[in-house]
Amino acid sequence: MWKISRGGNMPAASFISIGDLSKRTGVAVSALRFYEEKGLLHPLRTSGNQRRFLRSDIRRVSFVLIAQKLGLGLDEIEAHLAQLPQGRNPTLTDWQKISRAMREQIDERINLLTRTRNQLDQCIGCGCLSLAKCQLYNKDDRLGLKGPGPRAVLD
Amino acid sequence: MWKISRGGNMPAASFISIGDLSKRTGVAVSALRFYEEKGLLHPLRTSGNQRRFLRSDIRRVSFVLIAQKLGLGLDEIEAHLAQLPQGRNPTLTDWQKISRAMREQIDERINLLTRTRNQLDQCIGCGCLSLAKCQLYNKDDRLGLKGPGPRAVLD
DNA sequence: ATGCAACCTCAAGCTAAGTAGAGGTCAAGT
DNA sequence: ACTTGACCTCTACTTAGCTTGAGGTTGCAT
Repeated sequence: MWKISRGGNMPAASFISIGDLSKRTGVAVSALRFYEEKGLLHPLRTSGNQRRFLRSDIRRVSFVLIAQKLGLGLDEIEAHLAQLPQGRNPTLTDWQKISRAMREQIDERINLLTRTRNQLDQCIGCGCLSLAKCQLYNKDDRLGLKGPGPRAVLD
Repeated sequence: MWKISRGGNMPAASFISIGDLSKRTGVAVSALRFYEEKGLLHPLRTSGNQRRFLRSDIRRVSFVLIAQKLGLGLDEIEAHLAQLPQGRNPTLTDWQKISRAMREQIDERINLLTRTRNQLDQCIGCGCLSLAKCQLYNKDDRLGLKGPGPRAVLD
């Protein structure tokens, strides 16, 4: 664990405080601390224990926001971010790699949603809506959406 | 508040217990009680305070399950169910009406998801991923998915 | 050198969608 | 009449993704 000292050997502009990161990303300070706790961010510390983020963490947080919009949970997002190189700053290519992987996930999600919607159409048509027979009652057809749903049925 | 008496004037077969409703729908008894609390179900009570559901509640619960699969929250589902007629048993037409309304919601959702995915593609291409300028950073483009996200940004 | 905004940790609270259990009552078959 | 499983309410706990507040420290500008 190395600390950043005031006036240390790194250019000061490379590091930003949690407040600055918050302003840059629009994410609340408390949320950024929470993200660190969840392993999405790995800030350094000053000798006085204050967090210091890299500029590239702005992009990291941006990615989190986008991924959330696409319906991913923080766990999944962390898994994606873990693909980024450890030591060096991520390059465009690095970002493209993980974004492509995510695209597949989101495509799957859209597909499942579309399929379920189409089945709903069928069910309206036949008027059944009685899950016992209906195709909609398919345990494996879980949407990756958040809805926990009744555990007994859907898990 | 009228109670159902044992051997009352209604055909016994019209009413089902919470356990039966649970078996018919696959939804846990505790979840059904929870749904009542949330206003999704409105069972009558026996003189001994036990819940008695209508047979049509089976369909009602089925609808809840389907809507959940499509990513709707219980609040939204309740709003849809409120469209059903109060006194009489809902007809096929009634169900079709609210299902069509729901289809629109879900279509919107799929669209938004698709758009966001496409924008992600763009952002990868340009390498920006810096929400300040990026189209992805659009407060109005909320996916109706569960992800609460950082309130400060998305609300 | 001092003031004060910004930072720190830790604990508690919130919403959604339930589950689990304690302690007590009901109803239906023998 | 009795037994026993199904039912009742109420409280507490769960996960995700945070926010709020208390109480204390840091660091930058004057």
